[in-house]
Amino acid sequence: MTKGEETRQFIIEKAAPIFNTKGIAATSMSDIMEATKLSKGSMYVHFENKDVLACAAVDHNMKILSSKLENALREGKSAKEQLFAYIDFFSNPINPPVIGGCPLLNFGTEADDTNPIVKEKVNAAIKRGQVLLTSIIEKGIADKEFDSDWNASEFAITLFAMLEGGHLMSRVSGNNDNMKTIEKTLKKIISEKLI
Amino acid sequence: MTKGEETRQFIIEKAAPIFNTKGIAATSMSDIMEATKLSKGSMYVHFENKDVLACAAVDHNMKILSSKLENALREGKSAKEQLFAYIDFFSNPINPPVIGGCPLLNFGTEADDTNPIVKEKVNAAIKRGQVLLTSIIEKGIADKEFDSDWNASEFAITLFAMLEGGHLMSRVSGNNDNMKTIEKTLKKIISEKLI
DNA sequence: TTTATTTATGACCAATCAGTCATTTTTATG
DNA sequence: CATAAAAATGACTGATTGGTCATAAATAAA
Repeated sequence: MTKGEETRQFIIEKAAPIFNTKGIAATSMSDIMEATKLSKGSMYVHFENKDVLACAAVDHNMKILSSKLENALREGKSAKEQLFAYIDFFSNPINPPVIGGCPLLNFGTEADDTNPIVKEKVNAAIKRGQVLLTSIIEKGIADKEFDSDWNASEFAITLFAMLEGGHLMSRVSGNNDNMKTIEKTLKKIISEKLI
Repeated sequence: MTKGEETRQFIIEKAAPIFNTKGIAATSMSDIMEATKLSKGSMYVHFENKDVLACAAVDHNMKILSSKLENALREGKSAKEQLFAYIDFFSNPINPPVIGGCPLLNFGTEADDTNPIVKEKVNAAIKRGQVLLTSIIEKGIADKEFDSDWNASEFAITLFAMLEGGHLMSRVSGNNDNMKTIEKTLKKIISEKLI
């Protein structure tokens, strides 16, 4: 990695949690300058404008999320264990795996009718999450672990929606109570599908 | 209503959809000036600063949401019909009842770690929604319409989370497909609780 | 070590931001 | 109708915004 690539990466890592916490519009280049202790000119050596930096920060936040998630899923041996690990991974919105909370929720709601590029990034990430969840469930069905009548992709949608909705509720209320209920409900549904 | 009160209300009504679409941070006073065709000085006669106007706009968006929802619920006679009406009300995020999409989702995610006042407004609105949903379900149980084993408040949390999560998914994907699945799933769960 | 290239700096720019205020216009009241 | 109060105006302020650029320092290759 050249010096330039190193600095660019360093800026992204410092900027990502700020964008995810404050939002893209509310984050200024001077916020990033302060966090990196770099000069303004240096920022623009590595990013042609704020949008490019914001996009890189969005990507970085989602990458952190997915890599931490992958790590958590690696613990689960059976499909059931993997689904439970997936739920557990999202079960603490007050102390979330990515600083600022779920980037899909944060950037998705900010970008949906203002920033088509970020919107599409979030859309693609959600779709990847759906594919992953569906494949876990289908593997469980193939392994005779789950009821073969279970509609994998429909439950993948339900599970994701519940976790995101629960994330919102917990973040706004300042505690994980609602998320705990979501967690319990999801795990009960999954357990009922066990053969 | 005095002239002043009229103008104040007029500003709120013009500002509300802009704040709900662009977000609080990304909305400028000049955006509101343009929408109202009023001068800057006039804005500050009625609102001491942007935060006060933003709060009034948040309140207005949530009031529109709840009043339209109440209207939709009035159609439902039984508890089951009311729950279905509640779900139907939120089932079209691409063409939502409030311009800009669900204000609870929009303002909740923006405010959760930046604006404690708005955060608390959203929290209170969600709690009111939970109380309403729970009371509908409990009435259904009391009327021997639903299984008495049904945990009303837990399902109220699940339903709300699924609708908000589905809202996000549909807004970001640009179509209502995921929301349709959520709708179907929720209605199936409710139907299974019918006696 | 020399030299060309990359990276970093911070002063500077125009535009925009939220907010103020003296002045004028409109409204309401006696 | 007269007059006091409320409302509306728009020029103005100082701070901040995203972004530029000549210059200097650091790096990398010869």
